[in-house]
Amino acid sequence: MSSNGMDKQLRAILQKNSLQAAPLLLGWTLVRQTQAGTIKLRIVETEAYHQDDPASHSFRGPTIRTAPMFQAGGRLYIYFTYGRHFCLNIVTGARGRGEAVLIRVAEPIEGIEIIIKNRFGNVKGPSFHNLANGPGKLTQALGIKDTSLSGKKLDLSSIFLEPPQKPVKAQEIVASSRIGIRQATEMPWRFYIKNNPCVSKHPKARHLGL
DNA sequence: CGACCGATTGACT
DNA sequence: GTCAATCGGTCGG
Repeated sequence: MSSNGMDKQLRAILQKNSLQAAPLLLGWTLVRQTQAGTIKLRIVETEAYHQDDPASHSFRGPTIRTAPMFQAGGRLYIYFTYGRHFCLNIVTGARGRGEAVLIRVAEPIEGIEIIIKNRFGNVKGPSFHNLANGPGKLTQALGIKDTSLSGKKLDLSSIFLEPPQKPVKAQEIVASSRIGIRQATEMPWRFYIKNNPCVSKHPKARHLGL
């Protein structure tokens, strides 16, 4: 950690545009401290959104809701959708750009009992890979029940990221079209870790890099 | 102010 | 595979 609380390597990633940052955030671990204990989730699937992207909330310029996307990289952007679900993004790029990376899927690393309680009220016994294998499930797993953290900086007091234990190799990363959108559906701006059991949907995909 | 709809999920045919 | 749930954001009148 540097003096301002942000890992140097992470800051370099968050300064990049969302298309570059989205694959680089694979393998990083989301950490949230709750009253019940610490939750850690390793990111295995992301999607990039940006202002020149008709599928992006930032496409038509800033609004009250999307203002965090236009801040400098390193903040959270959380929105409510379909009358039910919250989705978590990491804002990237320079101030004014309107870029963010949607965190779609993560695998539980720590605090599994808390995650299960957040997801299922401590009743059911779901399989491991179902705990955070979708953006709405992921926020539920983290205990996010509102948008009050939207616009906040990645920070120990809310949510922060820990570096990968092992770097994710370029040949392990797959790019595909994004999920659940109706614009720019052909763009390969979704990224996930190949063969990860939490990643369930597999539209036509290709490996990143060479 | 009314109408439309969504970066989803889970239940069901 | 299809589809309802459910409500705030956004935009048009």
